[in-house]
Amino acid sequence: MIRERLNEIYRLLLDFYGPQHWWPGETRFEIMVGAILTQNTSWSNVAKAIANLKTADCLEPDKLHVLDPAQIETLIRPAGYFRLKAKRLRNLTQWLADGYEGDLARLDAIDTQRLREELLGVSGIGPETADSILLYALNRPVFVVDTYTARVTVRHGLIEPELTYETLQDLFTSNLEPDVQLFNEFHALLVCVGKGFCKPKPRCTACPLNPLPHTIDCPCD
DNA sequence: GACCAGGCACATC
DNA sequence: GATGTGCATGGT
Repeated sequence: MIRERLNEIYRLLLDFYGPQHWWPGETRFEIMVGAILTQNTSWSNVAKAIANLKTADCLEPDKLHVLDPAQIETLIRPAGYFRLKAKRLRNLTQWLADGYEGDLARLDAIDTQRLREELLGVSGIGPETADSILLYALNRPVFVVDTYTARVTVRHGLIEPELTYETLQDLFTSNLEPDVQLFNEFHALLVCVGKGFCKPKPRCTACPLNPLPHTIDCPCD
């Protein structure tokens, strides 16, 4: 039942929006940096910060790691929480330097579960950021849960509102094939509908998910 | 001017 | 363990 519903949601979203080609980013490190910068922040602001980092030619682990913290703060300022995120980026590059000599290719040899635990051990990297890095930067079959995932699945009655990250993640991973491309596209599409139609104060009249039953607090009813 | 945006850590009870 | 709060810019 859940399985069919998830597939239906995926199909409706894919038909409506088309492939999303996520994650926006040219390199694995750029994706990692973006995953931290986009925490509770709109992507348009993140894009400005990333453009600044590119212009300054420091969008590589070693280059960013030796940069003065104040310089990082200035470059990423448009992304908001810039002092906090400068520290978090520093923690990320410290982890890469300590464990992998700043060489991202070395991460390929590490088991996904161990990588996830290591990422969660970096201060400033929580479940969503870790999973975004695993899926989008490192191509591991890990489903990413975020506010949009929660909003859409709760509205469509797939899960109770009182949910934890793990239970929501399990809803997807236990009902879908562990396929990197599927997880990539599905999450991107959920974000897409999340910021298009399924907003906190949404305009749902043309929402691609309207054919499906809505349950909780949904203006489509 | 209020609200929202692809979270997380930490303090307090 | 649950709940509250600080972090900050930029678009709508």
